[in-house]
Amino acid sequence: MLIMILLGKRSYQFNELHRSIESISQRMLTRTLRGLERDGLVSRTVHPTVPPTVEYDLTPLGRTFLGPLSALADWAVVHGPDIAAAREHHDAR
Amino acid sequence: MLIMILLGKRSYQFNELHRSIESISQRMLTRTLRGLERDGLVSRTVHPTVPPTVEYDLTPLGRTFLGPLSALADWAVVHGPDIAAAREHHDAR
DNA sequence: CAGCATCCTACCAGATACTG
DNA sequence: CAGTATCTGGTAGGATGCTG
Repeated sequence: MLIMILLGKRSYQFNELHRSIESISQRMLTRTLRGLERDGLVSRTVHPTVPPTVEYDLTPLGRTFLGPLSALADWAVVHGPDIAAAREHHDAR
Repeated sequence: MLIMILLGKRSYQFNELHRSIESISQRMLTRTLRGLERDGLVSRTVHPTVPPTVEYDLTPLGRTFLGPLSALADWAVVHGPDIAAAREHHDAR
């Protein structure tokens, strides 16, 4: 989700993404990007420069997913605290 | 998601849910329901009858999640085939 | 810069059997 | 009916080191 949301704003390079999402390991970032690419949601463009740069973008299909995604993200922003509260209340008993 | 969508329509009992979602094991159904309950999205009401019946419902908070959820489900219905196609196209090469 | 290869472990979830 | 208990194989993902 974070990757998709970032790419929804602009293109990113690999390490740029990695820096923007510190909590993800390199391995998982690669795997996730490959999965998204495989599913046709993200495009991966290699620029044959030295050193090489790789540009990640949302595909048109990927962009259609931004709607449902922000519906989810907005919900999380509003109701996330409620869930945290429910959990604590549950733990307490 | 399937559980939430079903409970969005009406109350269910445990085995009723299990029958409605054949692909889930009893263990996972229990675990998932406990998680949803813990997060305050689903309520679990035990009716002290013999044999006991347990009623599952969405909480008010759970109901607020139906919007984002159907946004996702609708997207999947429309674009699911696109993803399948992207995968095959990817596998082919 | 943008990864891949390898090793290792903790957790996940299925199968199966049992219970108030 | 509505679960719990136990065992177990499989895998997800972190850590680390290497490469064109």
